[in-house]
Amino acid sequence: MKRITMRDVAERAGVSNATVSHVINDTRFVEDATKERVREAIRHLGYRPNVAARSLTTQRTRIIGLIVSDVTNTFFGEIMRGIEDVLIANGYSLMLCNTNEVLEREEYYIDILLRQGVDGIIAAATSQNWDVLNEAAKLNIPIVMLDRTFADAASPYVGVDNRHSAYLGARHLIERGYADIGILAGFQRLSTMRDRLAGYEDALTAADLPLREEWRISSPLSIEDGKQAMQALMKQAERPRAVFICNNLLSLGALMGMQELGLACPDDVAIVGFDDHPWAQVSNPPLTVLRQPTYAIGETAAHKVLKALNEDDAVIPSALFNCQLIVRAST
Amino acid sequence: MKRITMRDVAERAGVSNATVSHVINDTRFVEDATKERVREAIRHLGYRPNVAARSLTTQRTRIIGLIVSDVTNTFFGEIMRGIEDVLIANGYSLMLCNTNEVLEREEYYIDILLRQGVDGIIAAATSQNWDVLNEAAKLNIPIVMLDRTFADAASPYVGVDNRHSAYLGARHLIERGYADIGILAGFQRLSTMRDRLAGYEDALTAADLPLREEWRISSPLSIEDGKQAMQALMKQAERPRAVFICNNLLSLGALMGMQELGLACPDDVAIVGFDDHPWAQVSNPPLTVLRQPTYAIGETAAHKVLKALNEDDAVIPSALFNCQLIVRAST
DNA sequence: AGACTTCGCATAATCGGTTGCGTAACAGCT
DNA sequence: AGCTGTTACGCAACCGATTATGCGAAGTCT
Repeated sequence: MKRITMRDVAERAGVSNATVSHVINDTRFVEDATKERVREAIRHLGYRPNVAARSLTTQRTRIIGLIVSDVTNTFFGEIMRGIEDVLIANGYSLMLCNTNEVLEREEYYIDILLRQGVDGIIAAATSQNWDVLNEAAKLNIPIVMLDRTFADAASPYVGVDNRHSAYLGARHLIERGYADIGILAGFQRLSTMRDRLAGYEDALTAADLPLREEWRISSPLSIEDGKQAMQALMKQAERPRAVFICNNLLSLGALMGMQELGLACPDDVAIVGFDDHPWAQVSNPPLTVLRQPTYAIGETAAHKVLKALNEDDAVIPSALFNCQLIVRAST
Repeated sequence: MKRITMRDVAERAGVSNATVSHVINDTRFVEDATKERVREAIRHLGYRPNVAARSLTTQRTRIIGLIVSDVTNTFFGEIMRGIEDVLIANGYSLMLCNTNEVLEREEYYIDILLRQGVDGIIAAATSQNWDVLNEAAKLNIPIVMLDRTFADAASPYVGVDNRHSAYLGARHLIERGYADIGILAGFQRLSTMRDRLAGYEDALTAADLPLREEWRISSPLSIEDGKQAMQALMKQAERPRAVFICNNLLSLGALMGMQELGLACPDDVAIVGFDDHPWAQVSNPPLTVLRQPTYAIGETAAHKVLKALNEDDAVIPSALFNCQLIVRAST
């Protein structure tokens, strides 16, 4: 089955290649009658422009690369939905790259995206410095940092104000009367996690509570790690009466860990988690959490790449959202 | 900043364009010394092949389109991970399309994917017949039906044996001693849901239990719908003592609905859900579920498109997986 | 009426690769 | 030396679109 090209359309409409192109893209005046003949030919032949050919000359692909660290996390799912809705409304497509928080995979994907010739990149990066993303930046490809960033990042960040949000979460525990507060601090490689730890420390310090190092546990971001970390906390001779947990997977793991040890929440230990999750409402107990406006974060990130694309040398500012504290039974 | 092309590499290596191409693709013999010169030039210039140009001549893009109905569902997240791992290992990329179960969006995306020139499509389709996907099939683009299919589907299906799995789930309730068993049957537009309903009916019939129509509630697949449906069931004068729930979002909603009504599970009503979820272990109560081998489903789906791509006119059979019944406290 | 505009469209170069065809250079053989 | 075969690679057409340039016909003006 021969593929239908622009030339076929042109022939049937009795015009030149150029005219067909101009009708499709509305890039110069074409008489109504001619236009209609072209449109008829397109419909009749079922012509579909070849994106590869187009982007070869225009040097633009209308594809945005999205790098996330965990596709299975609903958190990123909701963000993706926001991104996608905006992109689709603007005629862009999404190339999905899931790194599982593995640096080599991120490097690999950056390379792929650049070969693909993506117009922009939205990245929840695993890398902690500019090295990897710089490859893209050197080619003038706009980048938006999603959910995390790092010190020398030359791109706007879109996400929540982690430090302040964590502060609110920890303060909530303090207001509830807890004084012995530990923290599952997650991956300290990530800016996100460092900021949350800082916010927690801010709150304790402001309340004149001591920061006990043995009550601060770092770990990768997985359910199993959350479980281990929580149990490590709980098995200490002197254990905290409340724990601030920096990520939804860790929260889930922590809950499992407590149940396994036969500890009740909040009677034995109270919990505040970061990131809301639909299931957090029906867990035992329902979790008090800091909810991020995920969909809006996604939308905003998408808008920012598009803006960078449409207004060259526009300076794109970062966008800091606030978390909402949702109080449930765990505190 | 001028983009670096193959010609730049050729020049620096003192060879022709063709030779560079052949070195890169290993498509004909090139002397070791020459090869090395070309490689050095590539490295030194930081050359990256332009995918658009390549696919223009080869007529292949090494991109697979993935259509899912809900990116926020961990179920699809895990499948994506499986798909992606296989594709990446074979040098393919993923173009993600999320339809939110909206038919127009699916049509739109199919069109986009065809313009993009994807080599294959993996689809958890919203459409119930061949109309939409046929556009792709006419162009000889291999398609794999993910999670669901329909009667006239001309493509292999990859997913679980829904009818048998549902049968196992319902039988489990019967074995636990429940006789009054209702069902949240989900979207009956989807083959998946129809099959699960059939399996449930098989089990009741085999046990000589009556099928009570008022205990079968269909709805879209969302948390809110699950809640509404469950409450509708519970508010009936004569209500079931156990409910088989055909999807994880519905299960979650059902749980919420019960809690709102002050009903205890399993004391008032027992529940078996379809699809496992990490949080289902810590919900109140932990849920008995049928777990699908999501990652394997994803891997298999990817393997099947690739196989169809590499061996033209190979007949690709469907793959039916089994669910695992995970018994927890809800039954 | 002749010159000058304006209108509406065609021609052809170009993007950056792939690949069928062709050939220079050299070795081996008689 | 002359012929043939092989080795290693170059030439140039082509993929399917975009777009700068140019041109004939119709319209306008003096």
